[in-house]
Amino acid sequence: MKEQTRQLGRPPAGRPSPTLEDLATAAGVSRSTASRAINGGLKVSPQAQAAVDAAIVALGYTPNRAARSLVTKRTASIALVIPEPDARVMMDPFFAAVITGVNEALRGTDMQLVLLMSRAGDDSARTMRYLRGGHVDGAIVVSHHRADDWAETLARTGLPTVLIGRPWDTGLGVPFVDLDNFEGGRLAARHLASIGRSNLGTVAGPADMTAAADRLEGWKQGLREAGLRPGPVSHGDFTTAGGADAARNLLAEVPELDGVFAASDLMALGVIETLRSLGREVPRDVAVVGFDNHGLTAGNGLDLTTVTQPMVDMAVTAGRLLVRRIEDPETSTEPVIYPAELVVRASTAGLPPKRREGSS
Amino acid sequence: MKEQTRQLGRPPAGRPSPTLEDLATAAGVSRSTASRAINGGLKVSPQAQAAVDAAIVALGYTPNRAARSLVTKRTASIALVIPEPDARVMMDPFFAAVITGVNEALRGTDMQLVLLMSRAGDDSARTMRYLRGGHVDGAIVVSHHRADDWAETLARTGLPTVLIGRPWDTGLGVPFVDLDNFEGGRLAARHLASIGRSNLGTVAGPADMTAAADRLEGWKQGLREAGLRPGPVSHGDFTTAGGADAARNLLAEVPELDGVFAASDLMALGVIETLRSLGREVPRDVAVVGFDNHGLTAGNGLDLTTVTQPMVDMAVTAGRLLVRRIEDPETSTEPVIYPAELVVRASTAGLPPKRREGSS
DNA sequence: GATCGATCTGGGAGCGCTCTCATGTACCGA
DNA sequence: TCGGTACATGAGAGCGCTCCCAGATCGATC
Repeated sequence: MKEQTRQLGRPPAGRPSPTLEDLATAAGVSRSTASRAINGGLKVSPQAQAAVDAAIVALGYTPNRAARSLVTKRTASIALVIPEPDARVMMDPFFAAVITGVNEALRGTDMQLVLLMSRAGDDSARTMRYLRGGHVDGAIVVSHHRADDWAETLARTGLPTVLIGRPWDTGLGVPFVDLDNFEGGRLAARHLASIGRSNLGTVAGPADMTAAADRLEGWKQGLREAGLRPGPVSHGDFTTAGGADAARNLLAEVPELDGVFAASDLMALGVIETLRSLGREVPRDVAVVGFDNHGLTAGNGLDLTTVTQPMVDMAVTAGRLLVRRIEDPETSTEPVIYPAELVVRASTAGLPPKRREGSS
Repeated sequence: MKEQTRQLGRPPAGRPSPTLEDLATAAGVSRSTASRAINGGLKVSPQAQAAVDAAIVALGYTPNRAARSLVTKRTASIALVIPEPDARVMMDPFFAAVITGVNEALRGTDMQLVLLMSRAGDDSARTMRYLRGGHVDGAIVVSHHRADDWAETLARTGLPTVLIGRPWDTGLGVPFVDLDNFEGGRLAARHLASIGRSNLGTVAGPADMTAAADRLEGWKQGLREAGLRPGPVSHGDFTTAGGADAARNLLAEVPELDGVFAASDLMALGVIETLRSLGREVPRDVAVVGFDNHGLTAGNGLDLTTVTQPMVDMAVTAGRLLVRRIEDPETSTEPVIYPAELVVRASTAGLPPKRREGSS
């Protein structure tokens, strides 16, 4: 109770850093000129510029961001919103890639990355308040369960926003960066069909995520095109354990399974684990295709055929797009869709299948 | 060139958010009273408090951080400095855990996490300038290469700092959180000895990192205590590929190798990969102990014996410690060392070794 | 030689907040 | 009734910066 009024804490100890006033005095110019010199030097004489530059070095001057942003209304920072429980962030290289990519996009800018990990419920309200509070100039939001309404809410606040991954509602004018997940699923189906597999099943992602839904739709389409029957679908949660469980479901439904498409590499890992533990060999008995192409399967003694998802590149693009939209809100809101590509490796090595069936 | 003077960008569009003045007017009190009500309500009458609270909700008021921090000299944000090339961050769950943990520690605070990933050279100067510029209230620095002098430099600036991982120079008065790496290495050695292995080698981490050095020293000490000869040491870079290469070196030096301690789980994975590709079975021919205990080895069909490193907990502790030090710079700078524990799993299953040798 | 840009400069206001200080109000005991 | 002591309040200054605007300087032009 007694500390209540001190909740903002005491100011830091050390000696105060030089102000613009100090800088101007040291350079022998006015505060205004010093300010101009710092911010790009338009209408500043070469001598004044040089004097200011020298003084900056001499004093070790750094502009006070708070003061600057108080008047410019800009904070020189953007938020990366990761609306997932933390445990998931830990294990999924996807988020690491996103962080890396966004950071990379900010290189050369003076922008900083503020990380907002927001869990369920109340926490997300807090996050939302922070975003609306003008504490950042823009936001990149990752992921999109059907339930969360980030896209919609942010669209209304007018805060420049870029999504990574297609939102359920694309009519909000919020640009997004995504992979062609549909095509990825389709490629997986066609590939498995092309190596002669016909009893195919898929471990899809959570049904409330667009990426998962798109991959599944593409998969079905691919099967249709190859003249194969739809086959069983089991949903996992993108984790290894989830994949392992889902694989058991598939086998229960179709014991003669000879090909599986898992909507993430992690789930593919789980699938392989289950298959092996049940005595099926990969790829001889069952061929497996994953999704993501992060190198995690290296230690597995089996290279995984997978659909590439250039996560870092996508995040870089999202970051750059956001910066552009902050500078110029009129920038196009066209989504950026990366093409999906299949990387064929050992887990679908072209061994002849046990028996052939109608490739139509 | 023409845009030079506009580098700060234009102010955001939308309607301006309510100010404290607006809030005070709406609540029928003065700005001062409104401010007090917001900051803990000491010396504010219940009526005034209630009026302000209501107005906050009604207006959707959020304090302007810039204005606040301009006067308080506090920014309500801390930096997490990760001085590693980004590629490494991507693959190593260690950093994901750190981010998660620090974030967790900030929960309940109004502090935000600013992520500073700084690469070699010039970039680290920029980062340093940012940290000294008073843009954050404190910093958590992950790292520990001998070359970087973060600890020293930051200690001099007076910015509250907490390190994750012991720095080479512990005499700077900068607190750190670390695992008892020495004991971890020692436990690995004693365990391998205890299951009867005697031709032991280790894949150590980079020689310029304290964690790697400590684990190696502990390992040597453990071997001495078990009456075993030192055995070969090969250095890896904490990655799977590095572990795989290092394992080849060990085998070249000691073909009869029957136990390996790898200083990270990722390297242990590489070691196992190499061993298997050369026809050695794990654990029958060679027992393998890892370090970190992150669940990545699950998909491997082999559970890894490893030394636990509660990374998330450690990061939480570091975060809390930093917050405490920001609030009260007099807080103890005692390091926090987590005990190392060995988790025995299948990769060192107690099969009888091929032949016994002096367990002294 | 006077006029007109074009270029550069400094004064000053004000961003939204916190915090000091002086003042106002209520209630105690004398 | 009066001084004293709490507590509650509002006025005002000022944090460090940007940016508007008015003034100064300098050629070039009429």
